[in-house]
Amino acid sequence: MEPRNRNGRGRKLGLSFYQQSGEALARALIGKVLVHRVEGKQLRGRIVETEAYLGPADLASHSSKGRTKRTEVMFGRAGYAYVYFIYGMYEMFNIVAGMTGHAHAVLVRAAEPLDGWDADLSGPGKLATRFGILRSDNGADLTGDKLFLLDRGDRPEIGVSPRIGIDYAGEWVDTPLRFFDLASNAVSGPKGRTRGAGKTRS
DNA sequence: GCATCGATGGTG
DNA sequence: ACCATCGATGCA
Repeated sequence: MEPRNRNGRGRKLGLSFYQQSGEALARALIGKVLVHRVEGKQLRGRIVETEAYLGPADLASHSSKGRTKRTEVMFGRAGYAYVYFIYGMYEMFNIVAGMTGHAHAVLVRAAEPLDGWDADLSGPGKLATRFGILRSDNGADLTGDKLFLLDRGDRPEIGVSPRIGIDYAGEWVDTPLRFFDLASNAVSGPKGRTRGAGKTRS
């Protein structure tokens, strides 16, 4: 018989999945499927790149600036979305991880579109925009049925590197908290294969 | 292919 | 003033 929540396309992940450290969750997210139901449609993508942010001690984390209106959701229970606006243009989609109060979170940086969806999801700004994830989704509950994750049983081979774009983070700049699917060509940045349409010829 | 730069507005 | 980014531009 089918497990409950079996969708034919994977099993929906529940609260306990999110209640692991940011580092463990960031690694576990590679290969999972992000689903966003909006306006009668369903957008789905397979996550291939993430970064962990480990709370106030982590100088790269927004939570290191303290508990503010912006960072409040990170200090709450795991499994909520932390969505923030940056560079005057982009939304960033994160998932709150770990124990309540620890303010761990995982930035979802890249995914492969599914179901024939033709979209470039290689980069956190592009991913959030194309998934239709907005600041108004800050605090959304991923154990709900609008924005959530599926486990298909994928076991991708995972690469690790320092995080991108955090040169201000002191001793944390080189900490290897970025995770990615070694076999995916949708990974952004270093180690990723942003391979174009194959124009290697002259 | 790689380095540099400007857009654009919330945040502390 | 800075920023968990991106696309355009210039040059090789």
